[in-house]
Amino acid sequence: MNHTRPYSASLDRLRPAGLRPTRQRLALARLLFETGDRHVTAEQLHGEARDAGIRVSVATVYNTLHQFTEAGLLREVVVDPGRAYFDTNTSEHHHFYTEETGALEDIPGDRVVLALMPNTPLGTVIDRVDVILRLKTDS
Amino acid sequence: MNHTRPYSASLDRLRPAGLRPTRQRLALARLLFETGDRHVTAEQLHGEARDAGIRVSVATVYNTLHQFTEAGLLREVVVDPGRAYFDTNTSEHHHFYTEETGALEDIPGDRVVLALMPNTPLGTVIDRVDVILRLKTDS
DNA sequence: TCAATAATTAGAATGACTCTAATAAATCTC
DNA sequence: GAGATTTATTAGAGTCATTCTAATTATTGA
Ligand SMILES: [Mn+2]
Ligand SMILES: [Mn+2]
Ligand SMILES: [Zn+2]
Ligand SMILES: [Zn+2]
Repeated sequence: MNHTRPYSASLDRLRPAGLRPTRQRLALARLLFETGDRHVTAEQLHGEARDAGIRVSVATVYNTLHQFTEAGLLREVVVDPGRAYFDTNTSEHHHFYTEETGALEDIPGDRVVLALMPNTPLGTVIDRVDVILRLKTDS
Repeated sequence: MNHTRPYSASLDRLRPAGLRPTRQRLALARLLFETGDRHVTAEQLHGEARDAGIRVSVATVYNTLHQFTEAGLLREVVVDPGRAYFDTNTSEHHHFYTEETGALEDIPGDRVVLALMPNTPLGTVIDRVDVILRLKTDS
């Protein structure tokens, strides 16, 4: 079914962002958004594309991840110095991160409540609040 | 005064960590700990050492930062993918980070209260809680 | 003082990411 | 739809922070 518009969901994401629906962007969008919420690195996504028979360069994977992030389709999660994770869940939520394994897992926004927000330095305003619960395997 | 033991404070930090008090480690410890709480990158610290006339290699700066971190004298702050910050303030506290400027500033632990800690995944335990308030300059 | 151990070093290597400038694809105009 | 215009993709080189290697040097403790 829906044989004539196999990419329509992805198309509808790209159009409002002013991004031309190229073969590469459509394919990456499907990998990213058609399997529920996920966290990926550029290297992982490039590997998945290759495995799926999609030819796309690393440069394009990086370009696309950044463009999607600017368009609000993705969000970047900073947990490891030296490696960027991209998150398909753009709703307010936080993260568990296990350094040993690299596992990154969501914490729903309503499971963490922050109180007593401090005043921000002069001339600045809060852009985002990141809460990372760093885990270790128990001994 | 105290002319005969100019490095005693730093010495006392290294000894319990089982780190030999070498010229390089003592000098870096002074740069790190004798000017109040601070956040530094390896590159910054290496530059300060050079400016102070201390000859020390980048490799040693990295080694020392990691050894001090393992010894609990420093703590690593992850705010930027691609650059590691080291924090001389090891007490419980959180951070403001302004990506535009790279400014990293402390928030005292008691100014942020976290409630409703979620259950951790099986086999893991919370090692640390990082709260980062990401700032932007206001428009 | 000497042997044993640990630390430092220069420079090469790595890994993630970005840039360049040439090619190709998508869109716009008619 | 053809051609012009704009935007995207690409291979490969370049960058930057960080780590590794293996040779030299310093510290320790007998
Ligand atoms: Mn890492
Ligand atoms: Mn950055
Ligand atoms: Zn997430
Ligand atoms: Zn701090």
